Amino acid sequence: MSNKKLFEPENLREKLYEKNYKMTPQRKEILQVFADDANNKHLSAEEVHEILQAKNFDFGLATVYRNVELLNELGILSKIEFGDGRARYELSSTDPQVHNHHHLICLKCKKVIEFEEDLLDDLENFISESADFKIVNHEVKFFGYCSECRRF
Amino acid sequence: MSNKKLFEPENLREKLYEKNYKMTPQRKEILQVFADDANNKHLSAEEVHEILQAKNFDFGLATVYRNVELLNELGILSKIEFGDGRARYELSSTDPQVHNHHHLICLKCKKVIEFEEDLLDDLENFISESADFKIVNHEVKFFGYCSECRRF
DNA sequence: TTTTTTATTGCAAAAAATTGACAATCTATT
DNA sequence: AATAGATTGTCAATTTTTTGCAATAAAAAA
Repeated sequence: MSNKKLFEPENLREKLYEKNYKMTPQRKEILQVFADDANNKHLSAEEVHEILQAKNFDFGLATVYRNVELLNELGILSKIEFGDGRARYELSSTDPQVHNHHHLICLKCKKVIEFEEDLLDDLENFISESADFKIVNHEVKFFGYCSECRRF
Repeated sequence: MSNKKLFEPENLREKLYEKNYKMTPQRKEILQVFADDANNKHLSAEEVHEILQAKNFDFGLATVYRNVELLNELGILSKIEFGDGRARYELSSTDPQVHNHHHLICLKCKKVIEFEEDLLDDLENFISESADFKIVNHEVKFFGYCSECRRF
């Protein structure tokens, strides 16, 4: 159903090159963690660091912090905050036409559900015109109660 | 144009009472800071504390932290995070039918513009059904470029 | 009003997340 | 191989937020 194209790690080098950044093993492996994360968890810098440790890549934590932030600036990752006190990141879609999916956050069990359909085009067009604001991306969270937490 | 009803400080006592919380001068004055903030800034706990200091209310910072979080849980304030590393709060609308407005965040000058129209009903209905998720509120951020930053 | 119960505050210390300084090292280019 | 410049690791420093606890205040009960 949803076939959003994600960033291909092979393209990292050129993407870095464009902005005069250098390719390093650290950057490669950090991105790889996200590419390998099939369940598309929303990883914090610390979690990325732990995963790297488990893969025997002993990079400094500060390096991870610096690079997830860099990848966010390059548009390769998207930073999201769910209110749990730590910034989280996920692979963002490469296609500028395809915006990020939405997040449904259960107020009871704190579960985060992804919702792939976008469906914000009309609203975006309306905002662009009436507020004279050129929209590049969005971040949408819906707070509520998931099916499990509602049955009782 | 937008006449969203905001929480009336007079109703604080009963709202607290419902959940067995007590009315205190600290709570009253913290809420008053938001009610007085005509420009609807998005205040962090620390900023609320500073404003209180300036008004000669010498409350502990931890008390402010505890209470903005409480007011958020009571639905009186809404917590928002703009990615600047601190949680922010604003008065939320009392009417459960009226959801929070949207925020347009300029990627260049970092300005945050409020956009009052909601217009998410269709999307919310669609999500409620297809994801079986009961939506209570939402938080929507649009990233892009404001008119000023686009002229050049 | 006084007593009792229970929640709340203030303080200071702790925790947690993130950033910064800087020498050593690596990358890409010449 | 040499060079210029970016990046890394380490670890200290910051920044934001939370916690423990005794003293205090608010609401309920007497």
